Amino acid sequence: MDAKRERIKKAALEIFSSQGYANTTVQQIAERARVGKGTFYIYFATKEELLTDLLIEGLTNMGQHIERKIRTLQGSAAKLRAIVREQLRYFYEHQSLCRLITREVWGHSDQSSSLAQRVRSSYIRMLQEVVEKGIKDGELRSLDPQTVATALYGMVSMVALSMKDLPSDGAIERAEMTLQELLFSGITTSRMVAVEA
Amino acid sequence: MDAKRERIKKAALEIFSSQGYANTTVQQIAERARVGKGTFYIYFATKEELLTDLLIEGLTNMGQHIERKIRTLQGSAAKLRAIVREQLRYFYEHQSLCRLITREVWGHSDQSSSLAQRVRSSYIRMLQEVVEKGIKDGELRSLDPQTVATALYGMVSMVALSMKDLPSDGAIERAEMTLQELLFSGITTSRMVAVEA
Amino acid sequence: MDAKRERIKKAALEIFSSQGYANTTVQQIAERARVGKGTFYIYFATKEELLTDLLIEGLTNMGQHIERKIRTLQGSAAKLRAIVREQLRYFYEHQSLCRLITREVWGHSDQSSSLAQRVRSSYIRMLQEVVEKGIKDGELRSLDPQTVATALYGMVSMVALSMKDLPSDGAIERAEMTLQELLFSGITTSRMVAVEA
Amino acid sequence: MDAKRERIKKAALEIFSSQGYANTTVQQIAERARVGKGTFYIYFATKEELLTDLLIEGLTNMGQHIERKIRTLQGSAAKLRAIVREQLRYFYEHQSLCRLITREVWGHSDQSSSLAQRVRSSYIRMLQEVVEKGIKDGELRSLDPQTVATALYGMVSMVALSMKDLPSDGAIERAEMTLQELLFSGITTSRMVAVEA
DNA sequence: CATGAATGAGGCTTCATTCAT
DNA sequence: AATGAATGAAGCCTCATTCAT
Repeated sequence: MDAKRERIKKAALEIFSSQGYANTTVQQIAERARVGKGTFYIYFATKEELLTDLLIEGLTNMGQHIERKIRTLQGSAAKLRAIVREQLRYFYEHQSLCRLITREVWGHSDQSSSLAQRVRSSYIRMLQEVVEKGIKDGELRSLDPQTVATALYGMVSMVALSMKDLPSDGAIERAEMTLQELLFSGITTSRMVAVEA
Repeated sequence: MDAKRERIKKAALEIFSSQGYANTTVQQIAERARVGKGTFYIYFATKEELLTDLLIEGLTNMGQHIERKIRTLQGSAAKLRAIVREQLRYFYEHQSLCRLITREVWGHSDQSSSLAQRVRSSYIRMLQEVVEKGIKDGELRSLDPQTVATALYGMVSMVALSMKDLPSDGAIERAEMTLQELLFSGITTSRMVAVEA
Repeated sequence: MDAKRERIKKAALEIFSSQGYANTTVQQIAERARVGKGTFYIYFATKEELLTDLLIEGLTNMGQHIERKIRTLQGSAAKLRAIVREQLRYFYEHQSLCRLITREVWGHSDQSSSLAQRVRSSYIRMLQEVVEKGIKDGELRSLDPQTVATALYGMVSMVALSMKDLPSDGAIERAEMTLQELLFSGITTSRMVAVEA
Repeated sequence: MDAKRERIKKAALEIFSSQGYANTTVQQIAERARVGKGTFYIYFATKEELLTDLLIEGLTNMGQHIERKIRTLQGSAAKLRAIVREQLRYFYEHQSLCRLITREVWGHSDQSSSLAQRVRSSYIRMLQEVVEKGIKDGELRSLDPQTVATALYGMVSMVALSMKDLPSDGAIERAEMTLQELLFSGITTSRMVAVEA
């Protein structure tokens, strides 16, 4: 049964996200996955390999999910709008993953985590390319694409993370609308203020 | 000498931020602070207390710093503008702190870390109040204040964290301008698109 | 197929001798013997039983081999001479076995290894008997038979073990001659020196 | 107190020699040395380092002890005689060390144990040099020095190891005399047999 | 017979914390 | 106040052995 590998990953993601990777023991993971401790090591060489697996697979999945969604859309603005929508929902539904990435990818400057760097930038780069295209086409304002991409990622993920505090009905919809408005039209009532500043 | 307490905190912040709290040993902290391992426990009851101290003090300091800056400013938009500017610079100059907060505050759902919740929300609440005031005064658009505050926090801190990748001269200034434009005027060239969406 | 049992024993002997019994895993043995790990346990109840088997069979084989060689010889001196010759060659050609015996039989004082004692002494006793006969017949000098037997065993096996360092051609022949000379005539040029000492 | 380091070494040597290095746990060593398990790692980086330490120190000590004894003696034969005497007594009184060396130095062909090789040969080389000198001076017969040295080492240590079986009074004296006779005059009553072979 | 996935006891090592100096 | 030697709980990982296929 290869279902065991998946059981372990699921269990690990949940515990990692609530206690942090370093505070989670292999024992705990194994228990939650209902396998023996030794079984863990049949499927993963080390605890860290499991983490790596989760991070890469998680971000890759979201990336693919989103790319499918935006492929058919016309215009960079429409694509960005979809990205906000989908990333928010994805992270909302996979809060554990989102928290894990925040902790282990953004919360590290460890040189050994060059993996983290690669994982992180692979997704950011996609955002960046959409922004660049939009600027070239005159659809988006001429702002630094990398900064915009990072900011977009940051606002969406932090909002997704803070949503467990308000699990009220329709909360995601409202959060999404707020983010869309914010990102596309800015926060001020009078645009002139910003433009001429 | 109470300078020792500060030496320990400084050392700890640096190591925590690069290796993570859980991977840092008291030994390492003591060595970097040039004190004995036993001395550590004169100033801090446990390793975790030190973490708590750093988080609270860090966010409190930034909060106070920023509040001083915006106290005299007129108008919520101006205040927000200053917040973006100051938070970005603060986190840029205290990347270690920013990374620590990202890891240990946002990357946790641990119930034991209710502290994290409090710390986090104390700062977010301040942002939120500025936004609420701005909306009431008609200066800002009527968006959900908590979401806006969280998004603002998220975009600024992630951008600050990613800036070590580009330490080129004037990078902060450009990043700040991009964030200001983004936040205040939105990303699209034609405002109508967003407004009427 | 009972060839599998032999394959396992051969594989085990090789690995045991190079890594030691305790550092060898059943997995490694099974792989080298090209059988499944479970198959191992069809032929041997435990890893230790395999060790016991190898030791007993190894020494028994050598004992039988040597007894065949000396049975027809006349005189204890001639028999001893043949023993030196054959044990040296046997251990040289079965260095793995020799190393295993050295490690696991001589290198132990474990009470549980009373087996080791038995195995060891069964071979030594044969030597001892030859020596005793030689003394009684006046062919050999009147020295303590057990000490002589042990010394003979020790010098031959250590020399055999150290020969992998010099795999040059004709090395065994030279080593054998040296041992024979040493054992039969002693090391000094003038016999009187020793006798009268 | 540095007495702890010595306590640990003493305890380890005893247990290693009776159960073998690989079957001995750090826990057992610590208990016997009456220190905490963690304390062990203050004095030794790993369990293997302790083994290395014991082997090197043990052989070095014996080497120095013996060199002191033979330095003032005149003639290679007299020196060899002293070597037999002292090595036998040393190994008899430090059976644990002798067994450890037999197991871990002679019982290995592990390439990683190049240390073992070095340790082993450092002592053997000394023997060899005495033999070479004796041959050059015409005091000893012209036999291969390395083989003679190895054989000498082997016969003495195996006899020392087997002496626990006969702890009767005066046993060492008798064993020593037997070895001396054997080594210096050979085993046969009639020398001619060997000489003319 | 043959296999290898599964298991858990147990080993090595680390580290937060204590305490005698 | 300052130190670092001492400790044992706890974690990661290995491996002999079992058992369902």
